[in-house]
This record gives sequence, C-alpha cells and structure tokens, in this order.
Amino acid sequence: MKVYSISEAAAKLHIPESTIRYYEKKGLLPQVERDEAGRRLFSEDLITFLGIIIYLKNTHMPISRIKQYVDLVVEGESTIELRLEMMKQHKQAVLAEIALMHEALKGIDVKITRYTTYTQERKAAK
Amino acid sequence: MKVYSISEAAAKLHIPESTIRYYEKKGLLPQVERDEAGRRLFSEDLITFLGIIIYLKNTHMPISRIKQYVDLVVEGESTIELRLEMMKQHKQAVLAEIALMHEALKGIDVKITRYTTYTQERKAAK
DNA sequence: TGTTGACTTAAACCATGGTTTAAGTCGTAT
DNA sequence: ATACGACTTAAACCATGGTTTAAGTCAACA
Repeated sequence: MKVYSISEAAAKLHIPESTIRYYEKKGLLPQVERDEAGRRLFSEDLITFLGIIIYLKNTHMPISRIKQYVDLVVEGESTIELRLEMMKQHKQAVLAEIALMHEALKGIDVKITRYTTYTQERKAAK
Repeated sequence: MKVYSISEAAAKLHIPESTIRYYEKKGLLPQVERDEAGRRLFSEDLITFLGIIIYLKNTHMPISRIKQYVDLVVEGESTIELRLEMMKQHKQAVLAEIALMHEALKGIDVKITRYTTYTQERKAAK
C-alpha cells in the first residue's frame, strides 16, 4: 500500500500543508506515522479520514467538536453509538443552517427582483 | 411612525445590542438618527434594512462586502445595476456553498448508515 | 434629591481558524 | 562535496466578527 508525503496529501485534498500540520497539532489526526527522517506518512486510509474531517469542517463543525469525534474514533468500537448520535445531531444542525440560508436567499431574491424590475424599466424608458 | 430604541431593535432582530453598535461602527448602518440625548433611534425602515444585512451575514457575506453594498445604497439610484449584479453574484456563491454542504452531508450520511448498521447488529446479537 | 435603568463611548479583550516565519535537518542529484 | 528541494519545529502573526469593560450622561421615578 502506497503512502504519501504531506505535499501529496495536501494536493489530493486541495488544502495547504500548513492546514494539515495545524489539524494534526489540534489532535484531529491521531497517530500519523513518520519515516526515519521524521517526515509524516499518509496512508490511503488516513487521507480518507482527513477527507471526513474536511466534510465536517465544510459543514461548520468547530475544531473542538471534531476533536471530540476523533477522540471517540480512537477510543474504539465501544463508542460507535456515541459517534452515531454525534453525526445525527450534526446532520440536523447542518440542515437547520441550510434552511436558514434558504430563508435568507428569499430576502435576497426579493432584492434581485426589485432591482431587475427597476433596471428593466430604465431600459424601456430609454 | 414609531421609532425604536436600540434595545427594542435588538429584541426585534434577535441580536445583541453590541452587535448593532458594532455594525454601525463598521458603516453598515448609515445615518442612524439620534434623539436629544444622543440615543439611537430605529425607524421601521432601518430595522428592515438591518434585517437585510442580517440575511447577508447569515449567508456569509463578509462585513467588508456588506459595507460595499451599503455604500452603493447610500449612493443612490444610479447604483442599482451594480447592486443587482452584486446580489446575483452573492446568490450564486450561496448556492455553491449550500451545494458543498450537501456534498459533505453525503459523506456524513455514509457514516450514519455504517454506525446504524453496526448498532443494529450489536442489538440483534444480544 | 438621589438613585435607578437605559443609554453613550473608546478601547481592550476574546475565540476561531488558520498562515507565516525562522532556523534547522535530511536525501538526492550534480 | 555541495547545493537544492522537501521536509521539520515552535512561535509569532493575521483576519474575522464580534463581546466586554470602564467610565460617564441623562431621564424619570420614589
């Protein structure tokens, strides 16, 4: 199984290397292997795991909470129910946030409609 | 027409007074009237306007960009086309962000499914 | 009259989520 | 042998979006 350097992992995930180091320091990447020279080695599995962290980040889960999740993963199978509850709860929070954004979009659409109408009328009057 | 105090405006919009003061300082609330004692007076129109700012904020428009929009509003009717373009562009950005969140939700759903299956099997094995 | 309560200000403070810098260590290609 | 590129670290720095604090003013009520 191939392992990747930090630069390769960063390229695969489209994030800066510095962010990966930051996440590791924050405890979001437990047990990253190193080579003899101390360089990080990223397995496919670890890159997949980091992908999930990025999903959580993209849905605005705070790093402190992602860390709680990672800690449960590290703890092992006994925490699967807790993880399930966490993911369910997060999903609801995300859906609520999306709903809020849709609500705001309605207000923005009202503006777009008004401005469009005004612009059309200006054009017609020319 | 009734005017509202900052505490009333804050209650109506469900935001802290401190945030309203902060927004004013950042230039998002042009020409807030004051009474003889120097207290801010919020008309219905101003509260509506602040509502739009909150919509923009809830869809993650940066304050610096909201300020640009407000400046266009202050400038008058000649900027309506620019405002229209701005709102259209923002709408696209918001839709893109929502799409990203939906994508992430798919990955989260995979976890929910896995964890649920595992939990069901544990229960069945009891 | 004096003490609340609601307001004012400027400035300091805070959390979040990184990014950048400086100084150093390797492994490899010339 | 050396110089280059990729990596390492800790610590400093940054932007964003507020919140909190301290000190003061003012109106109205007891």
